[in-house]
Amino acid sequence: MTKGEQTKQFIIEQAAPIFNTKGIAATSMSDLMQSTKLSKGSLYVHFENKDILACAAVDYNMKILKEKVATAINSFTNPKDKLFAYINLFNNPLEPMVVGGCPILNFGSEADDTNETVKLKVNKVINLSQEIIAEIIQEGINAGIFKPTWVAAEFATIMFAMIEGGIMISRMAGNNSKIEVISVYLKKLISDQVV
Amino acid sequence: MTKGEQTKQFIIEQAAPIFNTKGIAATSMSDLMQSTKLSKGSLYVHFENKDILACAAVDYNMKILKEKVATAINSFTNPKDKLFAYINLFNNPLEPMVVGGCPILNFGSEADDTNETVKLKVNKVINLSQEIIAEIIQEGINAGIFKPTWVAAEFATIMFAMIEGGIMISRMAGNNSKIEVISVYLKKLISDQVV
Amino acid sequence: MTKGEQTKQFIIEQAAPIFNTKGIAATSMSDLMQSTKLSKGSLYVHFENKDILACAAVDYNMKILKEKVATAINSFTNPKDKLFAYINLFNNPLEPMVVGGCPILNFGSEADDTNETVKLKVNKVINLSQEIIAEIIQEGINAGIFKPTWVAAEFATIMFAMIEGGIMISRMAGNNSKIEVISVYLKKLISDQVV
Amino acid sequence: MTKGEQTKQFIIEQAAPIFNTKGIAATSMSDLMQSTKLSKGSLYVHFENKDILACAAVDYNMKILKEKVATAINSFTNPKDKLFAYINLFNNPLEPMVVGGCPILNFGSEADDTNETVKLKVNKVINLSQEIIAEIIQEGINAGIFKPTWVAAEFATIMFAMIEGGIMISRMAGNNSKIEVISVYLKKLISDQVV
DNA sequence: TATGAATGAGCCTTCATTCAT
DNA sequence: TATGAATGAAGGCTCATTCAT
Repeated sequence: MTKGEQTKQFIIEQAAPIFNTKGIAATSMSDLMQSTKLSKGSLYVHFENKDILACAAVDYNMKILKEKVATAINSFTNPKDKLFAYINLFNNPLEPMVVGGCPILNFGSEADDTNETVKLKVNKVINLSQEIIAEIIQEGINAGIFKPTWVAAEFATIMFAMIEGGIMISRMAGNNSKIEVISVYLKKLISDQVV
Repeated sequence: MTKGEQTKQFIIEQAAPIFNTKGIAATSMSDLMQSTKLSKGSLYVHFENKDILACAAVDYNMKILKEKVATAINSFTNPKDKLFAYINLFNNPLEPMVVGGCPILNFGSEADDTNETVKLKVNKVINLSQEIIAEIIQEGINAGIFKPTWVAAEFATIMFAMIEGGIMISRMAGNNSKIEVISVYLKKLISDQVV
Repeated sequence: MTKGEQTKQFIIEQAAPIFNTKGIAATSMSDLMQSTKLSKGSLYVHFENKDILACAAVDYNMKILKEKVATAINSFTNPKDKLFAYINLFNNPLEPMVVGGCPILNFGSEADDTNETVKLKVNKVINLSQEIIAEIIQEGINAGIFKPTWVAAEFATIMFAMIEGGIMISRMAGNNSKIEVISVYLKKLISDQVV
Repeated sequence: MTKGEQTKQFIIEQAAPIFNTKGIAATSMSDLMQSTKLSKGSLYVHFENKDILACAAVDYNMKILKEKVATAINSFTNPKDKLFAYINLFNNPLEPMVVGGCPILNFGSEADDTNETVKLKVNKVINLSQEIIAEIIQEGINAGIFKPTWVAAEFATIMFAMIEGGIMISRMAGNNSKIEVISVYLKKLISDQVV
């Protein structure tokens, strides 16, 4: 990795949590100067403009999210355990995996009416997330662990939506009581599908 | 209502959809000048600063949301119909009840780390929403329509989270397929609780 | 004239000589802040952007030029005297009528490849100038003062081009010797056409 | 020519038309990076700063101009033909000899109040141009081709000023009609001096 | 109550230039 | 010789806010 690539990566890593916390529009290049301790000009050496930097930061946040999910899931071999691990990852929205909270929720809400590029990125991760869940379920069905009648895609959507909604509710409330209710409920639904 | 109060109300009504669509930070006083066709000074006659105006707009958006929910629910007497009506309200996130999309989601995500006042307002509506759902369920149980074993508060949380998550997913996707899955699922859950 | 119109006019008057001296691109909004002693924001209250301000300044410089020409010409009744007066106006390019030098030359050269709007403005004044000269000649011919064989439009072009070229040469040289040669030559050509 | 000198020359040749078209102030080092495909540092290896590069570009543009003039003139032996050839060179300002238009006019106007070094360079070429014209006339007089009463220096000034003024007019108008009027007029003046 | 002129901090971005490699 | 990362001042412009009228 060249010096330039190192700096670029460094900027992304410093910028990612700020963008995820304050939002893209509310994050200024000056904020990033401060956090990177680089000059304004230097930021522009590595990124053509703020939007491109923001996109890189979005990607990075999503990458972290995906990695944490992958790591959590891959710690287990039993599909049920995998699903539980997934749920547990989102169990504490007040101290989230990704600094600033779930980037899907954060960037999704902001990009909704204003930033098509980011919206597409978010949508991709949403679909991927559901696919991951559905795949685990399908594996479980194939392995004879889950009931063959279980509709994987439908449950993936339900589980994913419920978690995202639950994160939002809990962050607003400032406590984890609601996400725990959801957590317990989802786990029960899953257990019910175990043969 | 004095002329001043009329103007104030007018400003709020014009500002509300803009704040809900663009976000608070991304909405400028100039945007509001344009939409109200009032002078900059006039805006400040009625609102001490942008934050106060934004709060009023948040309140107004929430008020509309609550009214639409109330109207929908009150169109029915049967608790099951009420719950179905509630779900149907959120069934088309691409053409939402409130211009700009669900204000709970929009303002919640933005306010999360930056605006405690708005966060509290959002949290109130979240709690209220769950209470409304729970109340309907409780009425149904009391009336012998729903099974007495149904845990009202738990389902209220699950239903509300699922809807909010579903809205987000569908808006990102640009189509309603996922919210429909959720809709159908919730209705089935409800039907299953009918005695 | 309202306060706003006064300020706007004031800005134009302060900006015009600066634009004409430094050029449009090389004149910064900060330069204008300094010369007007107004804030940056205030400049933008009255002009949407720098280009529009620059256009207003171009117009103002041209207006001054046209007024000085009109005043000089109208001081005389005899067509020959009018033409001589016109020539005399441009006789001292080192201390020009319009601060910064002939705006036709200045803005024309700069706008040439970069600013179509200004280019059109300059072209208009060029054409107007030639028309004015041609008209005076025609009047003289009609009055039997100039030879009827004199081709007004042709001489207007020649005279105007020679003066503009002469201004440029003299400003570069830092002295008026060359424009005087031109001046004398033009006056002789005119005198030769007197019946 | 060392590799360094080659690169330096290459930079000048690439920069010259850009400076002449956009102007010195409006040409950025980035523009030159793009056109030379060299790195920023490389430009500064060969030129201490932008001003020095700009001066070299001015010189180069002037050199081209002088060479084209010399070539055109040297194609003929008869002084009248030489003068006609000179005039013809400037006959199509919309597709000028030097990319960007007459560098005397371009750099002269810009340098006027801001760049003494360039101003001096321009003035030199102006004087040289007049000397060249005057010399041709003097040769013609000496050879008995032109009338001995013709004042060479005076005509040189007039001809040069008229051409420069004519170029400016025609470029602003976007057509060559005016420069043609001037062309015809000058050629007639010259023919009138032929014995 | 309503206006719009005025402000100055702050926005994103580009600039000419330097310097270690 | 050539590179490209780094700089910080300056560019045009928008912002929320104030205030005299």
